[in-house]
Amino acid sequence: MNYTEAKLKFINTWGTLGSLWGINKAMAQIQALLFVSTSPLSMEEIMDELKISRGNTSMNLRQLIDWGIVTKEFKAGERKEYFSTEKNVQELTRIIAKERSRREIQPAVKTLKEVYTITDDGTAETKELIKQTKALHDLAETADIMLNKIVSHKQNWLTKSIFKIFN
Amino acid sequence: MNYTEAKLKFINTWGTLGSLWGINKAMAQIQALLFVSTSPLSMEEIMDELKISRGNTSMNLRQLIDWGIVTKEFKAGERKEYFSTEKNVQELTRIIAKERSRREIQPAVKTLKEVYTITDDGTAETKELIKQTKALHDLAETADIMLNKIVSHKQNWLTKSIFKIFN
DNA sequence: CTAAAGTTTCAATAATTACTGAAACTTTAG
DNA sequence: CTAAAGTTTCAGTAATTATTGAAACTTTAG
Repeated sequence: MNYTEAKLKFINTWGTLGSLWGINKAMAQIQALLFVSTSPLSMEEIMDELKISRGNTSMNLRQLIDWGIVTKEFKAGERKEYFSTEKNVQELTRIIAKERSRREIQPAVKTLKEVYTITDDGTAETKELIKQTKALHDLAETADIMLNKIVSHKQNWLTKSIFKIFN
Repeated sequence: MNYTEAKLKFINTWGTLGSLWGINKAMAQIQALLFVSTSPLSMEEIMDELKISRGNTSMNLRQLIDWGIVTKEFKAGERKEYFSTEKNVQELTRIIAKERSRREIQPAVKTLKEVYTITDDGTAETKELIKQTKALHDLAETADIMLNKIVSHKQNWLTKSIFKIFN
């Protein structure tokens, strides 16, 4: 496998994986491309490499910027915008974990709470609903807190966590 | 909010969440329904409550069984099959985590390895590709091992992990 | 100011994914 | 064995989601 094939394989794998955990293919592919690029890329270069339209590129770049994964760069004396992604994998994971927590886990926790705090009318069905949704709520909340703690230290959270868990 | 509303809200939230992390809506809803039900349900009952077709119910139930989340039950003297889900949230999480590791993380790790082990032709581009995909590979592999370790103890893995990480 | 370069928006359309329903199949009671 | 009860399959269709491309908009050099 040569460079071009390997790069393509990486971008495609990342694209597929992305859609598995809720970000779309193009968005994941753009991120992958920037992740292995030696310098920031312009919109033209991205469109060209990934064979996607200008509109698609623009929208997905904006989402990536929203997530805090990609940043705009300006080259001296150039009008065009260039884009680059966070290159440190741990920092990248931190950003993604925080965003997912905020966008998905926390709203779910909130809804679960609304469900399990309904008034108990004494029937077995209601009792079961309350019991089970409360269990799920507590798990989700704890997992979320755990995730945030693990990931909230900018440096070496991974090594630290592993050390603690494995001993 | 009364019982019926709360139950519906739970099923819908779970359905939406499910699609966010890669299982489809109907599948997540069936699981949710069984999760708060006081007894195993027949296919008819599931179809009826969720207003989905027989075919859809059958296929998604099978997937849930494949995942090991749902089991068939037989009632004495009855021909019909009844279905129930794992009711313990920690056990449920364990099963899901294991399946996701096996189906998604491990194949991704494998592909990343194929990419970062290409022969280094000495160019900056190749070096960057190797460096970055190796970093991602190592992170994914470590995270996967970590997840499996955390979750591989049937009892109280959550409490134990929290204890270790928070101190 | 204008023109050129660049970016964003969004309605139309393509691609993907999920769902239905009826037919085929399987199992079991009699 | 047959008929009834139940389950599965899958081609067709519906619903959803992603993508295009052209027009509108923004910015800046001159």
